[in-house]
Amino acid sequence: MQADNFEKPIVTADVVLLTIVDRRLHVALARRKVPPFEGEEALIGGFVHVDEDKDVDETVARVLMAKTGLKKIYFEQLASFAGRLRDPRGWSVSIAYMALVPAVRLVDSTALMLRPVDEVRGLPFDHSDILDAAVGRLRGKGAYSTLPMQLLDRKFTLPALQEVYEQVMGVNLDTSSFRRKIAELEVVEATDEFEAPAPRKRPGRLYRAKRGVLMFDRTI
Amino acid sequence: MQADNFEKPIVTADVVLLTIVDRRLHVALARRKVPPFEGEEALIGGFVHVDEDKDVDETVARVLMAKTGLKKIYFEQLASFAGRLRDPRGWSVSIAYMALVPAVRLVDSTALMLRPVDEVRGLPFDHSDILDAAVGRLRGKGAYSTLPMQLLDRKFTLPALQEVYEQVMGVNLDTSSFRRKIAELEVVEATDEFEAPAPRKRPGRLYRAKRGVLMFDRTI
DNA sequence: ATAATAGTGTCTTTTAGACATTATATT
DNA sequence: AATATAATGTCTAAAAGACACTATTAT
Repeated sequence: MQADNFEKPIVTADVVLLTIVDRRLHVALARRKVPPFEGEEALIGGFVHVDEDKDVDETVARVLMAKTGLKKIYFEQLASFAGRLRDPRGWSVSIAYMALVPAVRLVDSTALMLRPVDEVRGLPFDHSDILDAAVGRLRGKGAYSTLPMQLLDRKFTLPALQEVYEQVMGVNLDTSSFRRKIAELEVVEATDEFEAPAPRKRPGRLYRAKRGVLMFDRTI
Repeated sequence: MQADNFEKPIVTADVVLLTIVDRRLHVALARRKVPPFEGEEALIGGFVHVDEDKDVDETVARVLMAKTGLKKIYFEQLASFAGRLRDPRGWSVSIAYMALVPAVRLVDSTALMLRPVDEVRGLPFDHSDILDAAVGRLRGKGAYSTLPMQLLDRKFTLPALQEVYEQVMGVNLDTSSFRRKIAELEVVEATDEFEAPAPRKRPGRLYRAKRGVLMFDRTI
């Protein structure tokens, strides 16, 4: 039994790049320049280059760099989508990733279209399923982790943090309880800075995420 | 840009088949009959057959049938492990699955070796990483779901259920609290049967899992 | 002073943990 | 009756939710 005896599937990496714009979760789509589905908006992604990429994380980093110009975007593997019918070119494997980025970092990514996730319909391939999986992962894991902090800039106010959690979880949170939790979990540290002044508003203190993405054993 | 321009990786499905024997979590390993790592114990798995399998779930079902003789084993996708160095045959993708089965169903699987998960060392390829991922998933998700019920036979007593949760979570649970939770969550239904009599012991009532695997928003 | 949001304090309700007690089977 | 485990009840402690209140900034 040799590997060469088997016809090999096509292997791609597809990335669900999520961000928050105007208090709503958006996904970054790119118009396809080549068939199949040429001209349609789709998730960003590309073939695994076995000569160039030593693993799929390198494929993903390469894809993100090509589409956004950014290094060091947070991403994690979601799941793989594989089968005979999902790609007209033949039996294929898509190793799907979720990436999170604060919208401010995407200002120069003119090639990308940001679409509200709940308005996106009819993506090519099984990209709608992949998008659903990413949103599901963020909603599910978000409530138990600091994952949503990846959608905020490096420094942020607690009201901004609360709002991101509310967006991700789809519920309103009580300010007092939310702050109690954040304090107990010790996931942020206060800076001595405050947000930029706005008309008729008290500026909030700026905080910074402590370490990487942390998991809790309870909901926020 | 055509698919054919790229050299394609090898694609396999590897399955971490877990069960509980003597109150301890075990993994099913098979001795490899072909190179590489011929003669060593490894996770069960095999190549994706693009002509035969319409998706990877079919690959996994085929692998489980071949190694255990069983259909309808619970399994779920874990993650994919991919890269240039994990397989000496070249750039490869392993789509890893976790499967859970009650030990009683494995009585005839003579080709499989059941090893306690915390005693297994030095598996070939990156199978140790894959095993760790499966055990981590079971421990993590187990506390928030009915996943551990898949390790029990169709009918089971509440003390047996509690013990499986204790094994999976690695802690002792208070009987009263555990039963309160199970009752609140309404995840099992009582039968009118009782377990087989044992010396000097009151037999426990038999219960049955209600639907498939359910998630909670709290720990058991 | 007023508007607006940031941030805190306190009471209530819910949930979880500890642990004693009762129940029922076998020998 | 004795033993062993199944099953339940009750009290305490901790966590979460509701909501009023205070603080600080810009106008």
